[in-house]
Amino acid sequence: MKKYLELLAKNPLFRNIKNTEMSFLLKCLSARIEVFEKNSYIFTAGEIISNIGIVVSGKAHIIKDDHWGNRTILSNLIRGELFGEAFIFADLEVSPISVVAVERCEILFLDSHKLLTTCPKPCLYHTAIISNMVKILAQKTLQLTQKMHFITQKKTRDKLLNYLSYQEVRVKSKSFNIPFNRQELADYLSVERSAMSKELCKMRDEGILEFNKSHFTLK
Amino acid sequence: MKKYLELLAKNPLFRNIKNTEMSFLLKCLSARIEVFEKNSYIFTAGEIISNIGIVVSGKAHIIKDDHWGNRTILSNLIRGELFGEAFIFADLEVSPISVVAVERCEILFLDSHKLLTTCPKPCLYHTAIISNMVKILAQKTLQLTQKMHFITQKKTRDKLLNYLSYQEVRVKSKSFNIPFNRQELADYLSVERSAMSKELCKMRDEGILEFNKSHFTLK
DNA sequence: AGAAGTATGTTGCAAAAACAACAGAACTAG
DNA sequence: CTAGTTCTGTTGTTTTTGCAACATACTTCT
Repeated sequence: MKKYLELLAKNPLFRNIKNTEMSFLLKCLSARIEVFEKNSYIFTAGEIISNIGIVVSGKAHIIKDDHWGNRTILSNLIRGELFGEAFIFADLEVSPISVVAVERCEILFLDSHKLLTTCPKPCLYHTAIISNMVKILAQKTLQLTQKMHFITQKKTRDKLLNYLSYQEVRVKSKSFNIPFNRQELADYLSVERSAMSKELCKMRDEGILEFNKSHFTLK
Repeated sequence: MKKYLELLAKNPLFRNIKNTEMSFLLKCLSARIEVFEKNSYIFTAGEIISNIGIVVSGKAHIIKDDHWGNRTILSNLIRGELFGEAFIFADLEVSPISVVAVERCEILFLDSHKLLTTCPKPCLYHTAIISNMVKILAQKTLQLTQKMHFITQKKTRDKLLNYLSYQEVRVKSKSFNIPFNRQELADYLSVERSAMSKELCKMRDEGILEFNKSHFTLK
């Protein structure tokens, strides 16, 4: 666990908690690391939720598959990001979504029950964590609202342009990498891959943008 | 302000706060009521955010209009519901969305700055409110995730069916009212009104459902 | 009650997207 | 290095949606 301490100390969830206290706190929250191979499920929809997860290394997707086998990527989790917290704090029993490892992942799990109930003796960390959680959840809401903005566009081109120009603003550069391959981007924007591919090439031919694999440049 | 105390005391934001303390607390948060007529803007996108709002009476929509005049209804606010809290707690300066009164509304505003900074002397209410806020934000996240599930469906019919069967589950009855008229439902699901109307009638003709105005019955 | 305004349904047409099927490039593992 | 697998782009067809325009029913206001 020690080798993760530095990364965890930087995590927004543990803001205002002294590095020296981290070790104690993690024990208190029954923290444990688990490794997931590429394409394996970290959470499965329908499963009882008893942990909050933090991506320590690797990349994962929060996804929802429907009855007809269509997958929607709700969000992309990178190093340091949390998942499961919304369900825990909204008192949901079973998970409505799944989390899949896109590549080999190390996940830190925190016992949700211990997060929810204060320690026997008044625990300062607990208060700090709740405070941090408010900010994290608020940012997630914004992220979702942002994503909503992409996918409510009626045309594929508009979804793409909205998504890509958001990336441009985010990284403050006309040139950037996106965390998706074509199929994943299509799943994220909920459009059909080949139709999206068509539209991307059309935009390239019109000189609106350039791309190579997952690297894009807007003009 | 007094006549609102009872309603506010029941609000999830003030859970675990004694009724007798409410009056003091509201003063502490610079609470004030404002009335908005039908179709007027309560928040406008781009505006500096300095308050959290609570719908005391009436109905409002959180919306986003794009450059081309297309409106998306992000969510429907009824009596007792909060708005603006995500932006406040994520430290956003200006609002990315607008809030519009669908009918005459009374809105209670709470000073966001006073919510964010603890009172001079350690304030128990503040801690309680933060705790409650975690739950509220978590539930909002779930709501958004739920909505995402509707609009990521590729076909209008699937969006409608997902939306309507969710209502069915929510009210535990095959018969229910929705809080939207046709144009609003179309804006909520981000489809075109007439295409949606067409699809609804087709489904009615196929015997899948019945409707009259905003009252629906699934078969 | 009557007029004006609003909400809903209807139609035809044009545009866009989904779907399916395939080909070549790039990557991976033995 | 090679065979197999995955990723990306391409094409043609079918289905669905958006859009515009209009008819009818329903509301609201005076």
